[in-house]
Amino acid sequence: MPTPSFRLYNTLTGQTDPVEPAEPQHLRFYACGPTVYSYAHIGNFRSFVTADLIARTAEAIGWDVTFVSNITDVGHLTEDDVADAGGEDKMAKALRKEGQRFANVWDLARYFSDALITDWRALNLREPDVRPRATEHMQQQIQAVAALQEKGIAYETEKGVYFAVEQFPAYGKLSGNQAAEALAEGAAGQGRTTVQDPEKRDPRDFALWKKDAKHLMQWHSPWGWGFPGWHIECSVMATEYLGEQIDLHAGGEDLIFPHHECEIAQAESLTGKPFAKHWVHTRFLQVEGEKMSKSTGNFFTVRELIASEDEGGRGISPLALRMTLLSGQYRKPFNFTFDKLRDNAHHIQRIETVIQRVDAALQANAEGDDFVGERLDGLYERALQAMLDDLNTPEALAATIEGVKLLQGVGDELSGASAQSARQWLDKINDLLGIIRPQTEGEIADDATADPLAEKVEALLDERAEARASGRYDRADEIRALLDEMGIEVMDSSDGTTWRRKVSV
RNA sequence: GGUGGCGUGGCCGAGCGGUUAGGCAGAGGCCUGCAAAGCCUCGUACGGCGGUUCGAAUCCGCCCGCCACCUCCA
Repeated sequence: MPTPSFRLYNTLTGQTDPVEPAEPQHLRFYACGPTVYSYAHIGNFRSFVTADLIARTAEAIGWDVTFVSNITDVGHLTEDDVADAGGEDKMAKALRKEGQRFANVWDLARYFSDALITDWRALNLREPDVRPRATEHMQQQIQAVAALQEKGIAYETEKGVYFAVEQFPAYGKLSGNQAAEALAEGAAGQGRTTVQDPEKRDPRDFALWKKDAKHLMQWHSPWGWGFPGWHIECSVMATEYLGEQIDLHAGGEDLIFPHHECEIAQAESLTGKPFAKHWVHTRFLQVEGEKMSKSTGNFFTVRELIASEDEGGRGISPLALRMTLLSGQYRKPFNFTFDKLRDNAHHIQRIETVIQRVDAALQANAEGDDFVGERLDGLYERALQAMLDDLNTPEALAATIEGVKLLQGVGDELSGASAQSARQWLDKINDLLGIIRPQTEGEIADDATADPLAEKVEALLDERAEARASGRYDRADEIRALLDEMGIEVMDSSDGTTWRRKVSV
């Protein structure tokens, strides 16, 4: 079969380009991870989902994938994107906020990076092949800064080491931010109060190393005690695990400038070669029509959405959350709403029903032709083509829902052969989109039987069945109302009554 | 001010020059003791004004509106 073309919008070229790995059929890419000073929120995860989908789509067309996604566990400064890196340390700030909960910033970083990984798995995100931590690559960062200094591209001042943007004429090629004046004005126009380093040669110059012997996380360097600039870690870790030239680099749209612009400047100055060929950026999401930001507090962590209600969460199925995130294409503005979450929770519930039917049909293995395979193949192909076209998740989801409805419509009439096809289709769709089965075992499939309420519910249903059989419908409806209050949905059919938990969004 | 993105039916959301996207909500019907679930049927929209074309949601121009980045943040 001809090699399918995987097209993604490339911020660098401003157009949708085919992804062309340096080594054919082997995609090597890097996705910027979060700074672990709090629980990751749904906005973080929108961009991690994009990276996950890139990996899944590449794998779906038979490519090998080497995927690296970092954890930033160095306490960078709240305003360190400004060249001078003023402001307050993010981790130190978090530590103060968390009070006695953590003994120090290291513990805090460890706790939240563990939490990140837990949430990552809950959302069915593919594990990166390497998940490097900034603190574990300090030598390499120091060496990179020293190398830049040797080349005359970086210079030292009282306060730190800076990258001389003047030495890198291509600076601005990713973001379009070319003019030094504009940059300086932009900052000033926003009423910046950051203390500028008077020794800085150019307002565009950014910090590679900050001298600070009082910083909570500090390392020894040729420039004394201090800590690295924010941008250098990604250049260094990407290069370390993927080579000097990588196929693709992804992140949130806010990273275009300055983070990725600076990464390019550093990496390309060091190697003299183009750093990443393809740059992919995920648009920020909004919540109920408003910008999600920490300052206004209208943001949701994955954790609080998926934790059970007993644990103070909202009990939302991780798959429903994932599907909601997929319901908008990564490059378009996305308005996260609870309406959407509810819709998608229903879809997930329907998928679960279909899975149960298919499993039952596989067991029964009834005679008969495969009368769904061909149509399902077509629907998978449609979903795959959609994903290959700049991760068109809404279209892929539409094809998936059509397939689910097809299987649902066939109902209990599935032949063994049809069930086989259905199972294969579900597995393939799951590999591609990750919305069919949870990665962690047994969370959904056994839900009904493992439910702590099961015994009580069954008892009530038995009583209701008796009431119905003897025509005491008042009592039957009373029981149904009771179950409804317990969050249980009752479904009568010709071959018995089934139940499930209601979607609780 | 600079840079980039977006405006589709009640809502969400595909569409890349000419055949019904799909979903949610809603309406009617089937099923049901009644519900729920499920199934069937029903929607002709494309910010505005010009232009190109036999034909435009789809291409071009202008205008209007929304959003993001250029502070923290994916």
